[in-house]
Formats: sequence, structure tokens, C-alpha cells
Amino acid sequence: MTTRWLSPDEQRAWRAYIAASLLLEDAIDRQLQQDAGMPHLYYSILSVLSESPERRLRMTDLAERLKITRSRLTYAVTRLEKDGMLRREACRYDKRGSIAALTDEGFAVLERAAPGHVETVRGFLFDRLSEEQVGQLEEISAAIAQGLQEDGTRPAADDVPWRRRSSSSCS
Amino acid sequence: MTTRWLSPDEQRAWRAYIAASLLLEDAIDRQLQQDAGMPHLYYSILSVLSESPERRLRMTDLAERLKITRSRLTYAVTRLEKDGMLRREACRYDKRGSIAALTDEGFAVLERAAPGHVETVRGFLFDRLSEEQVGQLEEISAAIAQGLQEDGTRPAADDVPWRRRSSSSCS
DNA sequence: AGGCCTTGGTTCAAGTTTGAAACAAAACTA
DNA sequence: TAGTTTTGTTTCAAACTTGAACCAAGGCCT
Repeated sequence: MTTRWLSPDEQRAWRAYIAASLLLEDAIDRQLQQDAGMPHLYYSILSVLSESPERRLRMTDLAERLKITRSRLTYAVTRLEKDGMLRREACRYDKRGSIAALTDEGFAVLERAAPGHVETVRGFLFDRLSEEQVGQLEEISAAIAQGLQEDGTRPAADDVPWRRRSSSSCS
Repeated sequence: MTTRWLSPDEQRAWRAYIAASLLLEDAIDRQLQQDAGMPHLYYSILSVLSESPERRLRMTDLAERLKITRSRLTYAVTRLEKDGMLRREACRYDKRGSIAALTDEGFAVLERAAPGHVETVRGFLFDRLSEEQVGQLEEISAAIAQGLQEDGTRPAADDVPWRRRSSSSCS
């Protein structure tokens, strides 16, 4: 089959999107690196933990929410643990499991960094978009994410009638 | 001043966006790594070069178009040169300058990889969006990028009445 | 010409990401 | 229950990114 190339509109959208996402991630990484001494992903880890029940989550669940590989998470958590931002705990119900628990210090760091981070996100993103566009951005993002999450390299989709396990809290 | 936190709508949009951009870049990187043996950025370098006059561009111009640091580009170009995808040439008019020139082999690799790449972008992005949304995505991205490009850490903005130099072709 | 600031690129070390492999503990299955 | 497969996590080496430092060379003064 001959390739369906991108239309000029699609080309422009694609390039604009690539540029914007690169620039935005860079700006946010730099801000957080400066003000909190950690890149965006690491901040997000603390943030997700802070909103979880008892401020703790199993590694796999954490990785799933952040859309990153377990291996990447392991590395990040090791660093954050070294820095005292969180602690690893064993899972009582599943001896394989390991739980990342936010420490008080981690929470404090998060609280101190949050205002600056929000300012940045606002300044570079939301202040530049209309309310309408915010809605559009969410819908577009959701559509993209959905397509990419239908279980990664799935087995044809009609092969798995039930939905994936929701979570495995533990603790 | 007390922080203006994100509204629920903004929160959702932000999280959806982060997830989508992570997932999308990952998917594209994986596809290109598989089919062309290089990550997305490296492919983009070849792609930009292929569309430039004489298929060559100065390092700084290349970095500017791709929105990456010169140092990152240096590393990437070194790898691509080692792989024979491009060649570095001296700049005749500016002895500091160095020009990246796509080789025939690089062009060939690009041509072979392009269809698969476009399929992927289409499958994960454009096939999931309405025509309208494509337009919205472009506008949103452009707005974001614009805000982030007003000359990085600029000197107060009212300090530089003229616009930055456009380019420095050479060769 | 002689200084001095800027620009174009690279280098280097430290930090991060990737993907495959290794392990150990569940969960099945025969 | 032993054997096999799956799941949860880490480990390791190779590749990549970051940011600061460095080295020319070009531009501007005076």
C-alpha cells in the first residue's frame, strides 16, 4: 500500500506539537531543577505519592500512573530515596512487592516547590490558552493517550474480554 | 502573592497532556528505533537536513530548528556521522562554523524509514483526531511554543527592540 | 593593532533513560 | 506437589542528555 503522507495541515500541526512539547518539557525541567533540585518526572513521583492513600504506592502502580517503565522508576526512586524524599517499604501481602512511601521531608519539599511549579505551568501554558483551548487540549490528549494505552502490544483486543486488573493496593 | 492553583479543568488537561506526550514520544521512539535504528530526534535531524538547501545546515541553525541545545546536537551528529548518515563540513565563510550535510546513504535510510514513521504518527495521532482537532492542536502548540521562544531568558523584552538574526546560511 | 565581548562548537563529567537479562515470589497446571 | 508460566522488581551496560567549562574565531571598539 502506498503511504498516506501527512497533509500540509497535519505537517504543520505535527511540527508545532513537537516543538511545543520539547520546549515546554525543557522549561519545566529547568524550573524544577533550579527550584527543587529535581527534574519534572521526579517531582511528579512525589506529587502522585502525596495524593495517594497514606502517601504510598506500589512501584508498578506508580509506574503505570506516570506512564513510565518500571526500570526508569526504579532508578528515580533510588535517587529520591537516597535524598530522603521517600522510603521503600516491603509489601506485606506480596513478598515481591515494594512500596514507595513519601517521607515528611519529601512532602515538605513538594509543598515548597509546588507554587513555583504551578506558576510555571500557568505562565507557559494556561495563561496562553483560552478556556476553550484548555478543554480542547484535554480532549486531544485523552484521545491520543487512549490510543496508546490499549494495552501496548496487545493480543488483537478481542482476545481479552475482561479489563486489566485495576490495582493492587496492599499495605 | 498566594498561588493561583490550577482549576480542576486545568489539572485534568495538564495531566492528560503529560501522559499523552510521554506515551506518544515513547511509541514513536520505539518504532523508529526498531525500523530505522535511531530515536526520533536523530530521525528528525536527517529529516530537517533533507529539506534544507543542498541538504546541509549549520549546527546552530539545525539546533534552533529542532529546539535542542547545541551540545545535544553535537552528540547526535557525532553518532550519525559515525554511522555514515551525514558528514561534517567546514564552513568557508566562518572558520568557526561546522556544517552537517546529509549523505546519500543518510537520505536513503530516511526514505526507507519515512513510510513507517508516517504510518505511526498517523495511527497514533491523526487517525484519532478530527480535522477540527488537528487545527486546534496546531494553534495550541503554536501558542505554547511562542511563549517559550521569546528568546529564552530574555533581558526584560523592552530592551531588545529588533528581532534576533534570522539565520546564517553560509556555504 | 590590541583588547574585549560575543558567537559557534566541542568536550567532559555527572545524571538519566533504555532494553534486555536476572531473580524471586506468586499463580497455574498437570 | 513438582514443573511451568507469569508477575514485580532490580540490575547492568550501553546510549543519551545536561550544563558548565573551554577553545577558537569573528566583531567591535579605541
